Amino acid sequence: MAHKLHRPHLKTAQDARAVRTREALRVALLRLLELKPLDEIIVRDICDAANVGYTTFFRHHPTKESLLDDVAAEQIRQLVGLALPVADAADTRAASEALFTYVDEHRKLWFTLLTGGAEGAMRSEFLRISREIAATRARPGTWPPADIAIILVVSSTIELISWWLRQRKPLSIQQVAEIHESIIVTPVAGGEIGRGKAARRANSR
Amino acid sequence: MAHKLHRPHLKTAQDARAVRTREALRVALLRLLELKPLDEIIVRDICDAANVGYTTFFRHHPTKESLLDDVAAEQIRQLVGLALPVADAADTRAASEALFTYVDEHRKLWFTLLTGGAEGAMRSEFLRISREIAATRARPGTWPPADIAIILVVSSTIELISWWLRQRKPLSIQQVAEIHESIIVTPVAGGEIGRGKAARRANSR
Amino acid sequence: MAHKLHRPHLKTAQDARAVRTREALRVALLRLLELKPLDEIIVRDICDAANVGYTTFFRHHPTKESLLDDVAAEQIRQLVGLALPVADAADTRAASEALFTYVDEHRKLWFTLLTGGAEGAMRSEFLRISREIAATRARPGTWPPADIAIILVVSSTIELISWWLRQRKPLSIQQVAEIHESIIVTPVAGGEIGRGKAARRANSR
Amino acid sequence: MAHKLHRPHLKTAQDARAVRTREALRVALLRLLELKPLDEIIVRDICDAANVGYTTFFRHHPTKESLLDDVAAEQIRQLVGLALPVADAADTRAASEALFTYVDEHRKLWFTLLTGGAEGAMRSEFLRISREIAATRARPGTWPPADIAIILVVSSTIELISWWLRQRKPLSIQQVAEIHESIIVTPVAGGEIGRGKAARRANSR
DNA sequence: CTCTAATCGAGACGGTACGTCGCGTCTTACG
DNA sequence: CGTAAGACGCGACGTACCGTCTCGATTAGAG
Repeated sequence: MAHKLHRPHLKTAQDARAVRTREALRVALLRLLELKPLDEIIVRDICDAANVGYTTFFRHHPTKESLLDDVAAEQIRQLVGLALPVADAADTRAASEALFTYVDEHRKLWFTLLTGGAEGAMRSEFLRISREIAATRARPGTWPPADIAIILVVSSTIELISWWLRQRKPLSIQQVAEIHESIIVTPVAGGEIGRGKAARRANSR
Repeated sequence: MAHKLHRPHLKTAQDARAVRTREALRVALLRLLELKPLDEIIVRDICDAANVGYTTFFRHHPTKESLLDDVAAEQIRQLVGLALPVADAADTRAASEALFTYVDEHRKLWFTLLTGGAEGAMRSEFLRISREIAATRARPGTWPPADIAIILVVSSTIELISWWLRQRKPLSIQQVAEIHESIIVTPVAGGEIGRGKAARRANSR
Repeated sequence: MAHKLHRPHLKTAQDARAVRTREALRVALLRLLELKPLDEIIVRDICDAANVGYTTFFRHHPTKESLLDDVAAEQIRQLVGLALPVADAADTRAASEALFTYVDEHRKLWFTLLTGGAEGAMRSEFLRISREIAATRARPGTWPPADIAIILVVSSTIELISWWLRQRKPLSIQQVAEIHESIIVTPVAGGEIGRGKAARRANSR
Repeated sequence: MAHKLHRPHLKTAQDARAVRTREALRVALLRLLELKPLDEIIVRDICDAANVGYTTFFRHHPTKESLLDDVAAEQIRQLVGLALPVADAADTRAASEALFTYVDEHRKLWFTLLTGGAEGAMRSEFLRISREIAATRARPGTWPPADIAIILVVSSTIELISWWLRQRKPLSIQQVAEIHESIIVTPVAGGEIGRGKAARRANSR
């Protein structure tokens, strides 16, 4: 499983050549993802597009999926940084709007990442990072259980973003944020915060 | 792209041997899915497990994904048949419970399908079928838009089922049904029925 | 070490397709050996020349050297069948002439095999087969020891043939056979047969 | 083909460090040759064994074969210096003994060179040097022709030495020298000197 | 004893060939 | 005479070495 090829050391990360190579690979992958889904992109494509030797690819990433992670992880981390606080922010509506404003500002990138055949990878990376962050603020005994709450919020959020970006005439940021807040966030967060109004509403029926 | 092989597409064949073969393939795939994810299963594996000739596989299915569809489509159709009505049932709680009761009765099968590495394929098949069914009862102008409503309900439902089946000490049917009803169904259906302020605002534009 | 690819069964050897493929590979290798030494021939070359898929090559031979053996073994076996008896034939001169007559009749083939960069492989295959045959008629206690006798006769014979074939104006069969008989065979065989005239000649000095 | 690298070809460099490096490489190669044949030794192996940087290797030798030459050429030249005169020495027996005495004194070295997988390279280097030397003393019209005579003597001598060194219980120097003299040298030199009937016959044509 | 240039190590890189894997097609030998 | 066994072409993969090319760091050995 472990790669036989020389894996770059920490020192390597600073080598100007290696930095250049990695950047070229990232850019190339994003460029290709606009043309076809990830599983139709072959490593050779990426190398050609990046003007990088085939072997060199594997000196940096074991698989093309790994490169995708590299490309996306930082963006995801930023997005999740916005998405998670949403769950416990006082003004959830404002938080949702912040989230979609951010996505809107990187529309091209996120369209590529979420509709370029990389959706599956993005989803799990999203969840992984979300869980990491959530683990730091675990409050046991909440309802619904924290893990399913995260799963539902994250995966629904991804679906919503993905859907929004795919629309020919997309809703305004305010509209989609309202959907997000009222249908995804509040039901979970409301329930989580000691049976908030969402829960009461549910109960009163 | 078009298959050159003489391909009677025996999916429909009534021949006793063909029926036996197809059944063997279905069983074999399910057996293998318990061991490893779909994309680590190779056609040869399935044929060996089914004790069926390699070539024969392609007489029945163009790809292994196609076989998976064959295995799952009917089950999905049944499940969706339970999941969708939930949205417009009067007693949503009872509908949710029916859904999870059904899943519970086919726990093994659904565990395999949703955690056996086939999740991605299942998700899109689910959505496809859901949209098909939903299209027959389209009511334009609803809020949130029908398509995203379906996506959210279906994908969240899948996540919830998948999560539920993965638990070592799963919640009771009642508990998970409550989560489903209160966090997934009601927020969407509630908005749809109640025509809340968000919907009114959307219409007024 | 063992090949993971499906190795052809015994049955395979009879399959018309496999037979055709193997023949094509043999011919292709010989053709290429006329152009360049073995280690400048790449497997892809052979496959292209044989109009055979790259993978298919390995379905028949683990390496190109193995193919060379396959090509040469039969010829070698024939040649050795002539060369070895020479050692114990009564009329060694006639035996030598028979040997070079045979080579002359397959001049092109042997030129390729012995000067086409395959010399090393040929030499060891030669020795291997010679030893095999010689082992069946081992007479212990001979002088010089049988193993070095074989080595000397075989390797000298190869060198002589190789030299002969490389000449622009080669000696006649009779001339080269005389060299073979008088310089290579007689000294060994003469010594071997209880101090024959060669040994006596040597002693008398 | 031409090397782009700044290549001072340090073979001649006097710098103490360069001398040390070259010695380390020589020793390392010989050490490795005792373990595996030359073509299984990779440059990186040699560098590691010599505790020398990979790049540094190429500062001294264009290929590993070149290093082998460096290691062996002088030894070969000495050995050939002994082996060739044998052919025209008056007392051929004494000359043969001198040859094998020399080999015996450098048993380890020659064992490695002739059985360490470098045999092929050694053989051609041997022949090359032998021809060089022989060219200086060419006597046209001899029988058998001088070039094949050299080839046969040299290659047979190598085979004999190689065989001798490989024996668990090697013959005495006298015994192997006798084989050498009676079976390899005399038949060629005898013919050459004696102008036997074969030569006369050849001339008469 | 210092300085300056030769030598070195480390290793990223592009490249070529390798041998493997899995797919889906097509041929053939056998029942 | 149909069918399963499996040979085949294809194309991507990931590895192994090769030989080139920076970079600094060190170390002669000349002044």
